[in-house]
Amino acid sequence: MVQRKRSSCGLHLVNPDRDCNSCDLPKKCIGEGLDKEQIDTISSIIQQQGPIKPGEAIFRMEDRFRSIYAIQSGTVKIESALDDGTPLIHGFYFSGELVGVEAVGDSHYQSDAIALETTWVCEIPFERIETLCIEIPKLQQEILHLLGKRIRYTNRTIVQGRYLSADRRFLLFLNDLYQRKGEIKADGSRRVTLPMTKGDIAIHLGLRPESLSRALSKLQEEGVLRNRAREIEILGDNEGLLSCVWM
Amino acid sequence: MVQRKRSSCGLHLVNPDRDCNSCDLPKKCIGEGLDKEQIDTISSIIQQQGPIKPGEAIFRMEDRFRSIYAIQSGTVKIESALDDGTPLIHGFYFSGELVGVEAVGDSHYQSDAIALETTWVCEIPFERIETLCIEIPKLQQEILHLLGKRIRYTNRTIVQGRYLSADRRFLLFLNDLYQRKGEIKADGSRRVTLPMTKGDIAIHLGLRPESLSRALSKLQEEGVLRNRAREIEILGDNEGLLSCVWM
DNA sequence: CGACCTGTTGAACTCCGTCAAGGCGTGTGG
DNA sequence: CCACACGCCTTGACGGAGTTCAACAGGTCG
Repeated sequence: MVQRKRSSCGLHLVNPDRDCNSCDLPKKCIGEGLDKEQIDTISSIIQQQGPIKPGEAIFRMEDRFRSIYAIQSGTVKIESALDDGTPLIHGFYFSGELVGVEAVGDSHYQSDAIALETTWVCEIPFERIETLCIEIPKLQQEILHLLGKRIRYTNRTIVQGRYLSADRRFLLFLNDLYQRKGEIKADGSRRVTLPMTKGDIAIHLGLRPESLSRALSKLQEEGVLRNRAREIEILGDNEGLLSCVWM
Repeated sequence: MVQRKRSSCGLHLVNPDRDCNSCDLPKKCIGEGLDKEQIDTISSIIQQQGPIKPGEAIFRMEDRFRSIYAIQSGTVKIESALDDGTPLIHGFYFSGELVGVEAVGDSHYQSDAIALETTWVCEIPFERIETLCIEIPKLQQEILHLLGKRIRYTNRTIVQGRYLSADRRFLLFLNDLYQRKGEIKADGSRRVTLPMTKGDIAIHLGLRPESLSRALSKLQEEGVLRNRAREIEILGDNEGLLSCVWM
């Protein structure tokens, strides 16, 4: 039996349990709580895209901003670079989450969205969403709240992470990851599968790969987690992760 | 002669040169490019508040989110804390800028907004702005773009700053500060007056006060700037600041 | 005047970055 | 099938940037 925990991180747009076959919207997209007619209107402007293969881009820095994208399946990393070329990973996004919202109000995306696995997305032209918001106040509210949530998410992860040591920074990241896509296995063990490389995680956390590797070894030694190739098993009690972060 | 440079950082809501005595809006508030009637409508829902003395709060973490605030004069720092109590400064905001937008879509503010100088603000009830957005599409667009800009601003300052050394991190901060409130004096010298303590700047940059102090001494020695009590003078050529940041 | 806050400086220590080497899994080509 | 290369990860040794702890200088305010 596999049980999925769901986000308290505010990145999910819709209830993943919602039965989307009963409407014309691709599963896991915007428009939570709207009536049939409104959902039909939204459906008419969005468009499914895929498959996007690992390493391929959904959008790039140079592209003009036109749409935001709801991920239907797969994993996406948002990546840019400093002026001197050092890479910068802003975040990882999964099925049911949105990418591209950072570009709202700008002429171009200012980062690349790269698929880490074979990925399907749902393109949502933003100008038409803005127009629709006039007719559907609830949609306007959803979009506004969405942007607010993204600001708070950055504050809770990257901004707060700055003040933490390497191992705690990773635990903060792991906790978020577990909330969003962690699984409880049949034997009761709590695990997170990593679709990204540990090198990418290191960059995202503002660390060197070597430093992250050492932090992981240390945490494993302390019995906090089990470090596998593409999977982290979380040991200790239920709320143990965050209590480790904050001592 | 004092000349003011203006923001390319996207935090300003309106053109500061706009003649606001000709309308009912307190100077420097939202509603750029709207007609007289629309501005009157907005005016009717906003309310001026002040004076807020140094150390007093505009809002606090515990407060329910109801309004965003446009700063009319003064300086505000946005502050919170990690779970273990270590302070965290998210940013500093000046006359003509907005605070509280991070809370859009949440029930409470999740940070304190503290005045650093005697400050006047303009309260903008957000629920009523949301309603007005239905009638005034241009206003909706302004608010959406505003939130997007805030996300990008955090990306450019805090997120990118993480990857820089202490002195470059400060230069990035100083450059932003100079764009937003720097002055060119009569003798041609370019200066930034600091309304916040250097201790607060250090916290904001994720550094210890001692580390920032050392970085400032180093930069002064190198002839990049002159470090005064409450003022930084920028030496070197016009575009020198950022070129120092990126080598 | 003395208490207090802010900022600066020095010395020892710590954590992370850097450089270098090696292990492991995967894919490819002989 | 094995050899080899390659990417990813880990480990070790070293050095450096920033933290910590402590002392002190300058300014402000009671």
